[in-house]
Amino acid sequence: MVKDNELTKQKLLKAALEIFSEKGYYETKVSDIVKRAGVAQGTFYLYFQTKESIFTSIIQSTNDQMIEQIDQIFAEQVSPQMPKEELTRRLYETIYNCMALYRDHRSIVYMMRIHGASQFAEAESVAKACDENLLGIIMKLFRKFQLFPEYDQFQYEVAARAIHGLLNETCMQYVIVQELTEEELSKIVGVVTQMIYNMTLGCE
Amino acid sequence: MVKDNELTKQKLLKAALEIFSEKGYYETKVSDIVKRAGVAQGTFYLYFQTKESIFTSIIQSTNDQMIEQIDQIFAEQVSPQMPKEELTRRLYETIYNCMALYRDHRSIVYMMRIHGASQFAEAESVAKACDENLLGIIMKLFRKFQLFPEYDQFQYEVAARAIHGLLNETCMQYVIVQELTEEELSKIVGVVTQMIYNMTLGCE
Amino acid sequence: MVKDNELTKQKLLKAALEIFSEKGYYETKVSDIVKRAGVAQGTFYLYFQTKESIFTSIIQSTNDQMIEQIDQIFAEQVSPQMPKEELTRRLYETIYNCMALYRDHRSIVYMMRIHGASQFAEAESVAKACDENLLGIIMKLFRKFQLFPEYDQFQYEVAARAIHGLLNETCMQYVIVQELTEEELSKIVGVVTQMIYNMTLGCE
Amino acid sequence: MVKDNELTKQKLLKAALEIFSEKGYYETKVSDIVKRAGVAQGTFYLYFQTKESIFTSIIQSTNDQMIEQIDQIFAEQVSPQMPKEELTRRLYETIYNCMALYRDHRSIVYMMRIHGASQFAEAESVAKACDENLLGIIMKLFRKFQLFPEYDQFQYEVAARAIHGLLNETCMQYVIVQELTEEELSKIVGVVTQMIYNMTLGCE
DNA sequence: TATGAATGAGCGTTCATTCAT
DNA sequence: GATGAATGAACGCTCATTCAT
Repeated sequence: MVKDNELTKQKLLKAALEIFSEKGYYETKVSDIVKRAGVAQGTFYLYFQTKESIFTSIIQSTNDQMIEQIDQIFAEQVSPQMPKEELTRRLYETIYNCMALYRDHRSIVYMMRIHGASQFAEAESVAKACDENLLGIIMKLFRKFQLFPEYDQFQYEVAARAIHGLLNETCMQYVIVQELTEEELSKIVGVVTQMIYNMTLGCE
Repeated sequence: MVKDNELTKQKLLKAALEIFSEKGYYETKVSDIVKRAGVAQGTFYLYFQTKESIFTSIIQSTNDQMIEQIDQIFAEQVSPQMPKEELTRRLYETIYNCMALYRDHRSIVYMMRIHGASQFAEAESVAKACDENLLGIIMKLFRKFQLFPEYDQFQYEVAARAIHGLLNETCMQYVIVQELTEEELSKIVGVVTQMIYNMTLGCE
Repeated sequence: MVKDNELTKQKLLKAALEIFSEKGYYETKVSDIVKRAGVAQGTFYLYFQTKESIFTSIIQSTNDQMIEQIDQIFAEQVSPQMPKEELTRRLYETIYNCMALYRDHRSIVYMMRIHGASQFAEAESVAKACDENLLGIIMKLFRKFQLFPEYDQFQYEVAARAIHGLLNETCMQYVIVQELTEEELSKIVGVVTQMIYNMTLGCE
Repeated sequence: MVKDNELTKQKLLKAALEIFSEKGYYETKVSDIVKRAGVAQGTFYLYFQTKESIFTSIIQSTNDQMIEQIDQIFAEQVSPQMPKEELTRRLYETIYNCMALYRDHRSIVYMMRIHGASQFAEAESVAKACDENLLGIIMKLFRKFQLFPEYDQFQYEVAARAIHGLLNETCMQYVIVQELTEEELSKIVGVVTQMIYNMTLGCE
């Protein structure tokens, strides 16, 4: 049911994603993309208006998917009444799933975060949307668990962002930049879980 | 006592830093830089061999300075025997000083981290050097305080990186991206200090 | 049967040859070439990697042709046993054919010898290859006719080069620099033949 | 009695000659010249209006000297009545002196002939003036010795140019391009003398 | 739909020349 | 006279985009 031209478009998107990931936006030439996709130079412009548009199109669509999947990962209900072991287990699972998700989109995340971010306003805002979404989820959990009741809205945000940064950097360094085994991933998630637990639930 | 040509070089560096920060490496044209510096196109090449070289020269030299200053900030001795209040105070001060340092180099850090990173291998490695230095310092403190004694080397590294990420992201988001008042900065440092304290010393 | 792009390439080669001949390598701008060829600036780089490469490509290919044709001109067998009239006739014909060949490649030879030589190592070596080829042919004839039997190898070479210089300069001055009638060419070849005959066969 | 500024001018001329010889006109930068001369960039323009003008000035003045010296070399009277041995000896000496003269101006001749010729009209005309002078001398000798009495003016010229080419190429190849010992030079002059003798006096 | 030759604006860089000191 | 920092026109080359086929 995939139309012939859909196939060509997919070839272009795949090639573009690969090369953008390898070399970044500016060092990627449209000619590189079409060469790897195996189509003619002109064909590119049947499917994308500009070089910029294929770039934003890639990160846009991936981002939408990832936001959705992250929402699903966090959708599982947790409540302050749960025993700590249960909460820890769920925290672990959630973080694991998140990191696995990033791992599965390694090259696109790499492109978006490492090469793409802030090369255009648009690219930046896409990455930001993803961050803000995750940040919102974290803050909601803060409120649900009434952590740091003395904090005002701004302090809440800072705290949430601290967790986000913690997650983000470990994810980038260990999950995005290299190929990981399951075992390694588990180990990383273990440490990260403990850190986040300590930061939040594990202290009076 | 500044020679005339040093002045021109400084004008170029200043202009370049500003425009690189605003637009990133690729969108910055040499012609933009010289225009803002108020010199002729050719003058640029009296002081810098290429456009790339002014870029790396800026981040290189700033980075060296910052690494040195961070080392100084952390040089103050702390020991596990100190009372917790003293440790907390020092932790707070250290983080404050770090963030203030970054704030004072706002635009250059912005350029390096947001625009520069991974546009060239060299730019990337410079930023990395800075991160690794801080990471090393954190790990040394981990050992000194015998935190997480059950961790192996890799887990130590992950934990240190978690702290680094926490610091880094809050710093980027609040200190680099915008102009902050002292009050706001204090508030942020307060939250971050507490988070790190919780993660490390504040739990059994 | 000539593909469209071959045609463009030919237009560029023709224009380049003309302008290089007129102004030399350095005074010829790529923009001159494309203007005369009636194509856009970028089109040039579809067919040639650099300005230098079109230059060497022109002289290289012409040179190869000319070496081959000179070899053919001299291929006809002559022997010391032939009567002097026959030898003289053949000498005349050979020289005539050589000069006619150069005349037919006038502008390219001009470019190569007058403008091109020693502007690059490569251009120089191409011209040299042609000279050395001719020199080798002359020396072979020396040996066949056992001229100057008292000469050693070096003296042979000098003598051959003397003949080559004689031929070369008359050729350059009369054949390359101007448009010649058949009659003028015959007259020149007549004199040159006699000179060479005198130098070699015509003396005890 | 050499004024201070004359010295500077000489340093510039010497440096320019050297570098022009090594790299040719276009590859020589004014900055190269002043660097080797050990003066400042601006100083150059106190002594020469343009880069082109130092070039033509060098070849002009050297050429004038060489023309004069060649005239002197050929000034010695020869006449058809002299015995052949005497004539041969004088021919030998004349050619020897000529080649030695060129040898002594090796680098300047190299620059003029190999790099300079025909990069500008002016440079070309200087070299030509030298050639034409020698050509005129040769033709005068032709007439004096009534060689080839059946030749018309044009044929005379061709014959003279043939000799000139013979001399010129051997001179360029052996004398200009490399450093020669006296012995080698003698050997070359020996062959060339014989060739020219054969071409002219040595045949009925 | 697909091609790929053609386009041309725009970039980084060079270097002969000028001029304030 | 001497300096050398400053100039700016001009070049070679790139590459996103167009368009006739």
